[in-house]
Amino acid sequence: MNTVKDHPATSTTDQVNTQRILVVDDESSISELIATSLRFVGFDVRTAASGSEALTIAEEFKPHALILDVMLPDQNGFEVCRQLRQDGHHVGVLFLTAKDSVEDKITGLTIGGDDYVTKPFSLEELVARLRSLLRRTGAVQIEVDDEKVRFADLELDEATHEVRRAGNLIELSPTEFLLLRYLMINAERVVSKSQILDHVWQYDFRGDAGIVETYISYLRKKIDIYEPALIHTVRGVGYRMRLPAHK
Amino acid sequence: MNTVKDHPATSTTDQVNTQRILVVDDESSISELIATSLRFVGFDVRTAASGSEALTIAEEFKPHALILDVMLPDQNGFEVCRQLRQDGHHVGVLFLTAKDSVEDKITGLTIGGDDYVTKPFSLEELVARLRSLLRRTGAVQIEVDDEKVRFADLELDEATHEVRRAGNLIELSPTEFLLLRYLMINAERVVSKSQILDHVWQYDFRGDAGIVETYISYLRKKIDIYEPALIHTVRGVGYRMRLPAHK
DNA sequence: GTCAATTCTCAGAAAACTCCCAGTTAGTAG
DNA sequence: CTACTAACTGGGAGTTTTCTGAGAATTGAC
Repeated sequence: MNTVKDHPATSTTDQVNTQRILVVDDESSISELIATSLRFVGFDVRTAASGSEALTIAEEFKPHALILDVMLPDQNGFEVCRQLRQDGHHVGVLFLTAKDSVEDKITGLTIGGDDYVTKPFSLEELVARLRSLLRRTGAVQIEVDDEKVRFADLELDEATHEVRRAGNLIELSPTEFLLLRYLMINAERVVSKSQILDHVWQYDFRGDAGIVETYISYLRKKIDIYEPALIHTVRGVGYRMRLPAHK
Repeated sequence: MNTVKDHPATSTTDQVNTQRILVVDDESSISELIATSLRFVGFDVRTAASGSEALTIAEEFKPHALILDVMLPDQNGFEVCRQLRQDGHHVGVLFLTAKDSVEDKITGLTIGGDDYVTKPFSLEELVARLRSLLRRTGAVQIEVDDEKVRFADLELDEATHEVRRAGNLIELSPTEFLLLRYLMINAERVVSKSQILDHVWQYDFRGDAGIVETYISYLRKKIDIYEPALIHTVRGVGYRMRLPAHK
């Protein structure tokens, strides 16, 4: 199937997105969550539940990147990573680490383009980090424009974390930044509050969807003080970022 | 595409960086750490786990420089170095030596324009030393600008270890120097506390990322007493060196 | 050994952010 | 037009992150 063409979270570079990602986590709920999400945005995904399985699959799957839990039943994530590299696989690795493992006393997580994300994460963040990693490690990527997402006169730069509208710098909090990014990537398309909640907030968020309204309100006060307004409410459905002209 | 161009730990001289480095260490975790890191900043890297293997690989790989552990299973690093030179390889060597082996240093250093780094080292330091060595031994290097890193009215001289802002000399401790260097090389881009920790601190540092905050504070009191402030916090993400909002 | 510089830890204060609540506004069905 | 409901937004409590000073531990020079 080809969910790529018309899918929301698809950026300009994605038509060539047949990048292979290997997700390794022993909790199948987590690896399935990630796999589903990544497949949906056009990646070719395989999952493994242990280090040894990961190595076996990597051998023939030849992934462009790994999402690798640091805590695995057989060996730890670093060991898997080391072995992979030793076998000549120069893939980027995005480590998953539990928040409480004291900011992970393990150093070396961000070497060589690698990165890590702490559990619980938000899917938006995970995908953004993965893309950024693929960009840096130069896997396949046709690399159109750098690390910027644009819509109308809005520009969001992932490398500098700067957001500008019509050239004016806009300060955003972390959540506001993620939310705006999600809306921009899905520009023109209506996204529901629960979709937003699922992608932007951490997967264990147990609060009310009303929080989305609050943050939409924050965003409007920062970016839609300029004309024309870009964030539109679709009553009963959700929100949509778009320019006026359209019907 | 050019992954080098926009990479963090990449300096201006990198577009021509196809320099070959041979890393020799019997601990694969160390040689992989170094290899990954060097590959990422654009070097062509091979690894060897023993002296004899190093000699064999050097024969056909013809490295521009070696990173060579002094303590190897078969023979010691100096012996490897001597044999290499005898075979006509005029490569610079960066020795890795354990902290306490003081006398090693003397012997090693007498052999040429070589240098040494003690374990545990920080990647920032290792790469800086390697670059400096390549510069001195004149390997291929197209070497455009001198040994200075600049940003705004800040100037950091790698050769003299002098730092000036608007011409004023600023005294920095070794760690402060490395941190500032890392921030300057990654100017404009946000770097996370863990990235900083992984690159600036020694690879065996087991402490909290809070140390980075402390050093950022030290740096600010030395370089941002001048206007405008250059070190900016990106809450929830990291730090970023930049000039006040352009446009 | 002592002294000075440096590194690192810790903890309180300040600042920024997240989230919920409740009153208000606005859209829509009948 | 009215009643109903969804969405908006200001206020504020509680939490998290960052900053920074003080001091303990370590290192290096002599």
